[in-house]
Amino acid sequence: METTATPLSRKAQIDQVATGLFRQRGYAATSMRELAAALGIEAGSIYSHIRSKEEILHRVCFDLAESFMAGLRTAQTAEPAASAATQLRRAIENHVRVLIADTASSAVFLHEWRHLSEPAHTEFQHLRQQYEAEFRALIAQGVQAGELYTPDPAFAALTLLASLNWLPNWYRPEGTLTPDQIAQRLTDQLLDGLAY
Amino acid sequence: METTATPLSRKAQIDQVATGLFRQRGYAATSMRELAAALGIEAGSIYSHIRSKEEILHRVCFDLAESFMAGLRTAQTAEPAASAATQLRRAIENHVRVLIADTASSAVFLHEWRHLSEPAHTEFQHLRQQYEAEFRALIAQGVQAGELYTPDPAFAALTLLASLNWLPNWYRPEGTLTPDQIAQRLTDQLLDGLAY
DNA sequence: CCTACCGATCGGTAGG
DNA sequence: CCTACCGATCGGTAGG
Repeated sequence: METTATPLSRKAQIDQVATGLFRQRGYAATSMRELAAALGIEAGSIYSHIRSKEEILHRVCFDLAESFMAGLRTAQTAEPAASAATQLRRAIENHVRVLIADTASSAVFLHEWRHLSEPAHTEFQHLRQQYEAEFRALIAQGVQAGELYTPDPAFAALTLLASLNWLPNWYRPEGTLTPDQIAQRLTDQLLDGLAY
Repeated sequence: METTATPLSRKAQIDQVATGLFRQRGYAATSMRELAAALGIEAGSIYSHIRSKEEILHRVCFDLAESFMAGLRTAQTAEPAASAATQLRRAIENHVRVLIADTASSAVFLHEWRHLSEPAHTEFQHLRQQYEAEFRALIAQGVQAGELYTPDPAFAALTLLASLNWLPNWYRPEGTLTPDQIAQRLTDQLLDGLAY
């Protein structure tokens, strides 16, 4: 997200406020009248800027999917000679960075996508599966190279991503840890474990 | 008022079907008319057995909270002389066992509790915090005893529970792993890490 | 961006 | 357990 000199467009403002409500109360339980009230306008006025409630959800989900995908590609191509374990670390760092950059959008991305109607619902699931497959592949490569150990890379990838994706639930920007330090701790714990 | 012979079975059936719908579509997006259709009756008829939609959610959430709590107490008292690391393993095994016993209820417990109204909403959060605190304490004890290592037991507990709680999203009863084998793998991965 | 309103659907109830 | 219905609220639109 780059910072622009101009203020948020009305549409972007609607997206932002809606994302906060979707996160807090859930997509289905958030009414357009609540959203309008939070924006200080009447419900009907929203539709000058957007076509439907689901359009907002669609934009949030797919914009964030693109951020995750783009970051992962960068992580994989920035150091093509790096070991699989290192590339996995980079992928984790990227994932954490995207989550932290906008925890509200991340929470909606993670939990509210199922309210997308077809064909977006299926398309989103495909993107998600692709992303998981990349993590799985990195872990499998690490195992083959003797850098990682797990009896089941698919299982390991799911567990790893679940740990990372819990971050929007506890992260507070006031905390003392930087995003990179958080990524470091998560990586250390997941790769090295808790056992002494 | 009435003392029928088997009111509980119909009520339990409503709970079960509702839980499946709440899991699949979300609490807010599930209508009582959908639930009625899934039960093969009319919407109004449901209210002979329950008082409100939220009553179902309340029962699912608090029944499962009790299962988790009871299992944790067992895990802690069954082997009082065991090391903290062993007690943590037992607690993980119990958690996995409760999740697997009813993945639909677990998913609702994990994701739909926020739709509880007060005071249940606050009460539920307290129970959840208690449960997390027990895991945190077990990890902290393990660290003090030199059995575990982590720079932040609270952080470690959150990450660990997040990994475990992803299970309802991927677990399939047709799989070849038994609940105890799944618990074993999760414990191994989380305690020993992925690194060789 | 507002007023005024649409048809559809919501959770829930009365009476049988 | 059904029929018939309640008031409230939903997402969205027309016209200005």
